[in-house]
Amino acid sequence: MSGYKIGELAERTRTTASTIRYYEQIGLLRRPDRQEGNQRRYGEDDVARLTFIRRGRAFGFSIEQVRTLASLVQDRSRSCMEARDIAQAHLADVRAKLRELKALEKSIAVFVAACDSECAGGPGPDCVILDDLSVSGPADRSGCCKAPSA
Amino acid sequence: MSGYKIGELAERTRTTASTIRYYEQIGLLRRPDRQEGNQRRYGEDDVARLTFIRRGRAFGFSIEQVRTLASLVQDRSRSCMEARDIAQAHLADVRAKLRELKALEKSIAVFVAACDSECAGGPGPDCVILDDLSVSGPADRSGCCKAPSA
DNA sequence: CTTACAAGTTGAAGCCACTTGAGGTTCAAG
DNA sequence: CTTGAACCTCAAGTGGCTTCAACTTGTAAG
Repeated sequence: MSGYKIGELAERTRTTASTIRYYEQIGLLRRPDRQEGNQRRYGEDDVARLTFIRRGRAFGFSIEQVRTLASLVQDRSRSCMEARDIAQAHLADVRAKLRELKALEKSIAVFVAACDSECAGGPGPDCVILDDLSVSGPADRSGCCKAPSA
Repeated sequence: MSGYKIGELAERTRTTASTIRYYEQIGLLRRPDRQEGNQRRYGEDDVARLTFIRRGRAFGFSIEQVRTLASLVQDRSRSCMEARDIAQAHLADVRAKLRELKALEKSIAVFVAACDSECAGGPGPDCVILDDLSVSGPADRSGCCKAPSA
């Protein structure tokens, strides 16, 4: 009678029933009580734990990192500074990815802009932009979609 | 006698022999000629194609996107604008990820800073920061590592 | 020539974090 | 009572490789 069904828990934590069953399978969530008809029933503590887990995942922590963080929540005596260390290590990763992604965005934007400006006249048969991806040196975009001179 | 061995090709394109065999298996790279002893031998065109592929992957394009881009290189008659479209769609994805990642970085930085400033006195048994991850509302960090008042 | 060892070969399995599918049971509304 | 949504289990699929096991080939030193 009481408690949330798996779909309700999923809705409350913005995830899916499948994911919840998966977390149970890998031991990240406890096995809940079952109703008469064998359906899982969850309580408020499950909502809290799963919210914690999803929050951590949304923060980009791996399942194992989340597992550690969650265990720190249980064992309060040594939690805060350890959590800080995990988070800080993760922050370094995130910042590295951020730098990479910024460089990537710039490169692609340049690529698109080159296509727009230099190939705007129509699809030439000698577009050099794609060639740039095949060679190792810095790009030389002069001559993209060049007139059939050669 | 002539041509690169798989390890040499790997080195030149900054990848691994395993990855090269994998690309061959999924049909992204052609099956190369074999030497007497059954070892693969590659030429300059293979270096160029694999460089293209790795470049595209480093740009965050999926294998299938790279496959399409590579086929556009072959069929020059309609390449440039199609490549532009793929790149532009991808650019939108990258920018979305970039926004997400920026928000993420800020969140974690705030988390770490809160740990530093509010838990600096030592690991209190009632740290509230970890609780923040378990509830759905906005964080209230007053009382982190609070004195054993209650 | 032998010995050793690096680098190559194959096919299959493992990784992460889920998602999807098949095939069945249970629940709640009309 | 019937319908259809939501639940159940177990297995396999996803992407993009990496790793493993067990073997063969190539190469340099002694």
